[in-house]
Amino acid sequence: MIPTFITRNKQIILYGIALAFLIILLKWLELRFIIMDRQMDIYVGLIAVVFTGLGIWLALKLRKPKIHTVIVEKEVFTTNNQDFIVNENELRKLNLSKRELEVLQLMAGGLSNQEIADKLFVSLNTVKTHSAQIFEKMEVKRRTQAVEMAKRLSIIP
Amino acid sequence: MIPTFITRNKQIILYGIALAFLIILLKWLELRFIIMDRQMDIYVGLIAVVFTGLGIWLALKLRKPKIHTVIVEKEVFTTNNQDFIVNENELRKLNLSKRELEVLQLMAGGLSNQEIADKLFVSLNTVKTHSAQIFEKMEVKRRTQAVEMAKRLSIIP
DNA sequence: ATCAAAATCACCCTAAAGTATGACTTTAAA
DNA sequence: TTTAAAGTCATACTTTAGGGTGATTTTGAT
Repeated sequence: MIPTFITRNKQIILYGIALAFLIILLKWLELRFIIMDRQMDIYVGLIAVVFTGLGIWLALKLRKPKIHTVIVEKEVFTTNNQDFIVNENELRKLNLSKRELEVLQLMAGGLSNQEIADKLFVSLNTVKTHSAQIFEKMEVKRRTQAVEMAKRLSIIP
Repeated sequence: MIPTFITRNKQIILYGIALAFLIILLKWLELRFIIMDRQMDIYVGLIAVVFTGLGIWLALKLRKPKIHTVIVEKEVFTTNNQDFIVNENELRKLNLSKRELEVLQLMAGGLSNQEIADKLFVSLNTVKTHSAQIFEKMEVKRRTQAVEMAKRLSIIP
């Protein structure tokens, strides 16, 4: 990221200027007070304090902020769940064949066995066989139960 | 928070110890090299570097991390949509009686007419009469269609 | 008190759904 | 290529669902 780079460079430039200014300040102080043995402690202490402050400022300015990301999961309830996602896991568990799933989907649409047969271009008996297989695999007794279960398991919308 | 307090105090104590150690180091250096005007710069520079480092370390240790809260909207697929809201509007339109709605709800649960009759303590014929009324009012032919429609209209979960 | 709607139940009949079994073909995998 | 699963269809039978009609009782509103 280019803006981040510029920002960081600016900081370094600022630090350089500050450092230069501090050196000048030190030289000035050196000339002002004739440094004696006794005054040495105060001078060194001052330098220590100033540079500690500089270090703190530096660290605060240059360091990338520690971003402690708190992810808050917010539940979004979709009233009209048009973007229905099939629960592939449950679907696999049921072990329904392609044709059986088709029949189940049409069942859920409220179609009769005859209507399903017409739609799939097969005989009524075939649909009955499929539905019998579906009920066995889903461990239900009626088509209404099969549909109810399929919806609950998110196999059909 | 008490642990946070202790932690912060520990840091201050450590800083104090470090500071004391540095002062001792400075005194030792002071005695070691007879500080001359020329050596002064080096000495001061060393102090500046050390205390800048100390300041940086201090800031890094003591500063509270910036907490960046990211709210992520996550779609939650509730298998048991307990917070189901009945579409009173559609329900009124259908003009179903109390009993008819009960039968419809049990139908949606995949129950047979006989099972519904047992659950409501009425005869099978009564359930048939009710269901016939339901189909007429909903303008459907089968119970599967009635259930499908009722779910679509948010009359039942 | 009256009246209509709701709720109850019965009988008969048909349609649809579901069960059981067997057989044949197609398809995909070992 | 063999083999199992899937898909197809049929026949016979049982169960459940649904349609039509009529009747009685309960309930709530005017």
